Amino acid sequence: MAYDVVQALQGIYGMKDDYGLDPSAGLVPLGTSLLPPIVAQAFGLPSLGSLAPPPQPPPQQQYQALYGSMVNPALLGALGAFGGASQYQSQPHYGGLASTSALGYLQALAAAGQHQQQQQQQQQSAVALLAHTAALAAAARSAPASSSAFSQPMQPPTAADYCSHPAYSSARAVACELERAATASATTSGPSGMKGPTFSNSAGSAPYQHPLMQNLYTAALAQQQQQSAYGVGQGMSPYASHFPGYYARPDTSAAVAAAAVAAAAGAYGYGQAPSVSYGAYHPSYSSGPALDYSALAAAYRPAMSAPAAPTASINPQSQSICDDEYADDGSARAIKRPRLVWTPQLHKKFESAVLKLGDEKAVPKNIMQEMNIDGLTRENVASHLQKYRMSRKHGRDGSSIDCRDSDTVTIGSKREPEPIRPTPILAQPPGAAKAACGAGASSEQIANGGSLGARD
DNA sequence: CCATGAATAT
DNA sequence: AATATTCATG
Repeated sequence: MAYDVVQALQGIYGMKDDYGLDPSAGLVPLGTSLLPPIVAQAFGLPSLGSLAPPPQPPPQQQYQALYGSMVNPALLGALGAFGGASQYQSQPHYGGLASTSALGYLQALAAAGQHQQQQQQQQQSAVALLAHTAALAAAARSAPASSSAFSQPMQPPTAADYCSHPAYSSARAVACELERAATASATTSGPSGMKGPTFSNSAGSAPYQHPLMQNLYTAALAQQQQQSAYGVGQGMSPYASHFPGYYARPDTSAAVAAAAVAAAAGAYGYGQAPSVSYGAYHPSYSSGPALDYSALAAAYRPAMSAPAAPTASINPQSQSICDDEYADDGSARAIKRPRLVWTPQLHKKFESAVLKLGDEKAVPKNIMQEMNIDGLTRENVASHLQKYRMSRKHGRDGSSIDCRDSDTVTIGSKREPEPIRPTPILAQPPGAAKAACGAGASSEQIANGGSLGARD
């Protein structure tokens, strides 16, 4: 059961109601430094930035553009508070966090922000301040040599920045810090009558993996970037379309943030390794750079001595972008495993393993061992086996399981049978550019003899 | 506690 | 639809 933040904070602030859909509501608590000057001006808020306001369209239009395309989708989308929210965004862990509570939380924060603007009352801005402070600290810590997205929020990054700017490698750190700060402050705001929020976490493992602040941050970052895009063109970041799947909102600037993170990851070499694979993981349901199978497999090995690069949680299923944080001992903490794609090659191996083992022994674990594919899990096999068996039951032989390459659309006679590729090609959405900044996946993977590294 | 497989979720 | 995750069961 989700903690009723609305009620609690209303109690504290005496907030009545109806900050609800005020477009400014979501903006305020995120820190005025993140406000586009236009918005700040429009609402009489202090504009802390130095970025010259873009040529001003008629006010109405401005709000329309800002709130229509930016604020609402970004914030509301990030909150997943409304019907249009992405189905992929919600995680089982979020289950108990009622959307009304999410919205209420925003409302409350908005209220706090407004109070803060009017009369610097510590208590009321505690959440925002704490979060901001923590964010700054985190940013400083993880990107000491350069400015972070937070420390210089008004600096419009260049295109190259999105790829190479260390700030984005710290994006998650910042977000995590935000997340932590928010939950922590929410938890410790007891004096004001707040009880510790019992945000539902079905796993019960990470009590303070509070998605809300993460989402807020994402929205904030998206705003910031959108705002930066003023000078670049349409007001849409050029990267928005590269990873349409991340938040399942291709048009949402929230995707930009994800793209930035993903780009940062790409810069570290993930997603472009040239090696052969029977199967492959792809980071998104709908799109994204191809992740090299073996690289991933390696990445999953906790003990690996690879650079502690942000193996960004470029996975939309990721419960929290903090998932890939590193524990004190340097070992990687739970990284969400990307979705496996059963390529024809992989399926072949699967099938031959099944046949070889025979009906009796063809159980997931055995099959997995027989296949001897690095990184392949029992769950992977079990799931595929389930489908395989179903497929058989319904008349067809298992080999008819349609494990085509994900960029192949084979319907009717429209197209010739796809040649079996030596390497799996991962989904490339129709409109998606190859990869942001050229660092992402390409289809240029090179066969190297056909065997995935034997595992172990 | 672990593996399995069906059911269910994403 | 494909794959992942959950859950009851052995």
